[in-house]
Amino acid sequence: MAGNAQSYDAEAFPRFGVTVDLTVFTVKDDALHLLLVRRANEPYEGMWALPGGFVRAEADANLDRAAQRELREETGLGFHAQASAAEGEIHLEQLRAYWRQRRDPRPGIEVATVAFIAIGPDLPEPIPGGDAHEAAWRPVTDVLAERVALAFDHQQIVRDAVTEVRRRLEDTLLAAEFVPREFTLAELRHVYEVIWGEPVDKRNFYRKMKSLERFIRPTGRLTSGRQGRPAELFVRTPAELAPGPILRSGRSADTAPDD
Amino acid sequence: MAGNAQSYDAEAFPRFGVTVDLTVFTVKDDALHLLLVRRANEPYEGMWALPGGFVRAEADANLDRAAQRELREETGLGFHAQASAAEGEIHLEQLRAYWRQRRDPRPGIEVATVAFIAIGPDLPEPIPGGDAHEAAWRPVTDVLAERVALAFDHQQIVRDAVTEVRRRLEDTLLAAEFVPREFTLAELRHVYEVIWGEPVDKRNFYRKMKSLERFIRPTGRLTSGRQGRPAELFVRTPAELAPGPILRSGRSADTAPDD
DNA sequence: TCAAAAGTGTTGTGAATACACCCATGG
DNA sequence: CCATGGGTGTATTCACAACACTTTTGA
Repeated sequence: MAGNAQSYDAEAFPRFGVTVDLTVFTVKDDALHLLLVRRANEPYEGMWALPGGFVRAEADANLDRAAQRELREETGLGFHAQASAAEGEIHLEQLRAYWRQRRDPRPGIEVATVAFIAIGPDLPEPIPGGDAHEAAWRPVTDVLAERVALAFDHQQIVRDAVTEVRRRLEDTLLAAEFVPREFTLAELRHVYEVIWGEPVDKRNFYRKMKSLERFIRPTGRLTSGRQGRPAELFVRTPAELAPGPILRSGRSADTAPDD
Repeated sequence: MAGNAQSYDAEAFPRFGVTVDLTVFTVKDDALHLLLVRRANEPYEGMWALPGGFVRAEADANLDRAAQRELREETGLGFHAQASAAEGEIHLEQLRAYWRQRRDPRPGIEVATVAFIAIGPDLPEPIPGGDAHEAAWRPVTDVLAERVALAFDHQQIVRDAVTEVRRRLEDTLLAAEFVPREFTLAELRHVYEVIWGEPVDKRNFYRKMKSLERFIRPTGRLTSGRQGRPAELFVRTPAELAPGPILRSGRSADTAPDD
């Protein structure tokens, strides 16, 4: 069984197209929203899909860069220089790769995709471009409930991405990516409430976060001009995404809300 | 900026080679071991590497199947029918994809790889085949300490895989993949001790696992012929890999042992 | 009958909850 | 001076760690 593997000529291995697809999340209007584009070209022309496109072997240094470029081209949402992550607007991390035979219906080519999760604080309206006729924020509940049909296997990718975001909210400070660089604990708490779909006690949350000095740091500044007593402003620390339980130590999977 | 994206001809996108690479783990001789093969062909001929190879668009139905096939070809380690997972020997899950420019030095082609984590209970000696001259189990500590040089970016892949295995040990019953279908709680505990590199209290572990009825189920049978009092035998339940904290709720990342 | 390993009881400690209460600001 | 949201105090509950102890086998 092992021997005849040699009959496969290493110089004649199949060639794939490789794409990147992005699940871009933001919290807007008290709900988790996902960025979708309407496809300008075949296949699935006119259908909603995740923003993304082919990796360019010559122009893209790696997969992350390809994802950044596609997001900028199709939606106008940008990344700042990678070094100044403090001022950078959009968090990006890889989810996983997807391929099965004929996943892309175009004849003569197999296309594998690498899916990414991108997160930003109350992002602006997208500007369609490239392969996108139209770009819009949609509540993730609409997508999960299949109220909007997606091209390719993008429905599955979105399900996986939402699961991953909810999980990482529990054991990292990923929530801080949904909030501006300087934020109040009330704003951070709101992210948890929206994504988990249930209230979080204001007072316990406050103490818990104050105790996580490894993850967030007070700036000393206060909010002003808002209703009520001014709130302390915090910034995330560089180590913010290192693991370590954040909230809900005993939360079990089958109680996860559908909201 | 978005407009000139159209100048990129969608029919002429670059073609990639796509490979799968496997990090195969087992617990052997009181240490976590990783399966390596010695490369029979260029590039990196004669060097140690992860087992893996090109995805065959016609023969492989999806990425998981390609990974299973490569493992069988290069090491003789097999998977049983997917349906009878109960009797199946090797657990397989995707880690993530890797690509950067010239990641594979072969001229004229860019190669992206999809890395997998595979786990089995005290696996047998591998039988080299295909692109592998030689196949052997190595302690992961040797690889992490760079006492063995690996081809391509496989060193990085191994680091990522070990981190992921340690993490999933904390919030899933992934440990059960390292022991036979029927196992004692002492055997399961041994997996934690080996991978985390520190002792786990026998009595607290016993109670904790007994309380996780969602994950493991007693068979009613007992061990015999061993030293000491016979132990109850357990089997994992189908839901075994659903999240939910298992042990060490308050374990922080920077205390992870290096072994 | 002794060593070895399985399994039980009990207690202290710290973290997560629940909720009463006080503080500082805008209107 | 009142509504609104920020922030503090404190009791209860619960999970986990620590460790003394009993049970059941093989040699």
